[in-house]
Amino acid sequence: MTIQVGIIEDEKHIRENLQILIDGSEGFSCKHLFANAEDAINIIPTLQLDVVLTDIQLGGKTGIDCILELKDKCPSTNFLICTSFDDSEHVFKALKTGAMGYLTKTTQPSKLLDSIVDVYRGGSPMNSHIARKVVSSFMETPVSPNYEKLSERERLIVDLLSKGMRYKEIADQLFLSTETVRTHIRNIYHKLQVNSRTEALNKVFKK
Amino acid sequence: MTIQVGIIEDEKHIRENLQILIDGSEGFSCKHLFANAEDAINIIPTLQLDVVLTDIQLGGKTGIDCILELKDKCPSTNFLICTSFDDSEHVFKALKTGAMGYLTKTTQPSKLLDSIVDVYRGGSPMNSHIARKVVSSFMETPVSPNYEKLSERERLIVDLLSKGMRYKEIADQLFLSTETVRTHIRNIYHKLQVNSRTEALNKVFKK
DNA sequence: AATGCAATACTACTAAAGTAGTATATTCAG
DNA sequence: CTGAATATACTACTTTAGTAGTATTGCATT
Repeated sequence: MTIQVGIIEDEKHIRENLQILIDGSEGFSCKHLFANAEDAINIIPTLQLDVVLTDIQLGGKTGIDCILELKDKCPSTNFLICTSFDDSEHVFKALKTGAMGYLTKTTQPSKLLDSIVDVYRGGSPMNSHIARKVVSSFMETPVSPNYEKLSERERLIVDLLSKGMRYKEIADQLFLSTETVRTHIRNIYHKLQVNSRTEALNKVFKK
Repeated sequence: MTIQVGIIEDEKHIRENLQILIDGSEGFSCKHLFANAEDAINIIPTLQLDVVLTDIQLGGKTGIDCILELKDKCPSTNFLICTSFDDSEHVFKALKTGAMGYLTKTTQPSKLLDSIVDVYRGGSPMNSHIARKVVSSFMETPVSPNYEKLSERERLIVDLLSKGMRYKEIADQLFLSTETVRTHIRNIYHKLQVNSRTEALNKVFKK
């Protein structure tokens, strides 16, 4: 049984070296290379690939775009992100989009092949820092320590801020003057060390 | 700097062997052992532990119950699940509750110590099958149809808006004039039928 | 009793966001 | 080839948000 592998990678020598490694290894076949997202998106649905390695930064569209467009069309294909550096923000986004794991280009050949087998067999190879981000994000997010810093009234106001309400609307809902709302928000921003609504919400609700 | 480790484990010899291994290793200190969930829940909040290893099946309450009760009281403590077999359903649940990683009791001593250091440094040690379950479960966050409505450029700008950046900052980052950013945002708001940043972000990113 | 935090509220100001109309070049599908 | 969508950019204006200083009341802890 041979694992059918595809590669999406804009740099020619990396692409070809990967092919030589993978296609030359027992149990793997790698005949389909793509230098850009557009080609990959057009052709991959016509293939029955088991695993596709993709870079994130390509010429135009990104590897994440590829996954987004391909994951529904190729439900049995596993996408593995293959980045040059530890771009954890993008990797995280890619996993959210549908990638099943990731590896870096500096990964040892044997480890790389292991990862391909791993994802093929239903695993998600990734380093533990990425894993932590993933775990943290899917965890029933209790409450950020920042939320704890706020008083009861302030938390209430933050909740209303998060709905996009204007100061006037918040004031009306809580039977306060707009100026009081303004004062509360000033205090909230000070406690959180921010100076805009969006920053405050990010601090309180994100991770 | 020494990593302070605690152990919750009902089987005496496993508990003590773990202690001998950990406490006897350079850079680790392990003085607090608990044979059941109740003791752990009472005493751990009074300690400043960096990492707590816990079994899932204990006498009465489970290790998951421990994590549930302790995670808020001990925000700086990392919980590591330590199971005898690959009980992936429970492990998964534990991660959802607040565990930061897991290892099995058959793990090699050196690997076990590595995992403790790993979780202490912000990683999430786990095998790739558990990782897959985690990734798959948090992936079920499909991009909202509203995001699809936006052009590539507009999505980029929405991403920057979500970070709380000002128009001027967005303009600088994208090498645009502030007025162009303003126009894009006007168009975004029109497409989404909103009239503020927070409303737009809610439409695009919430569920 | 005194200190401090929480909640309320005001004036006054500046900065940023949002609204509106318009324009031009490019690209892409029909 | 044309029309629609996209990306760029301007003027002009209004509204909302954010900053700063201050003050009063009540409640809780020291």
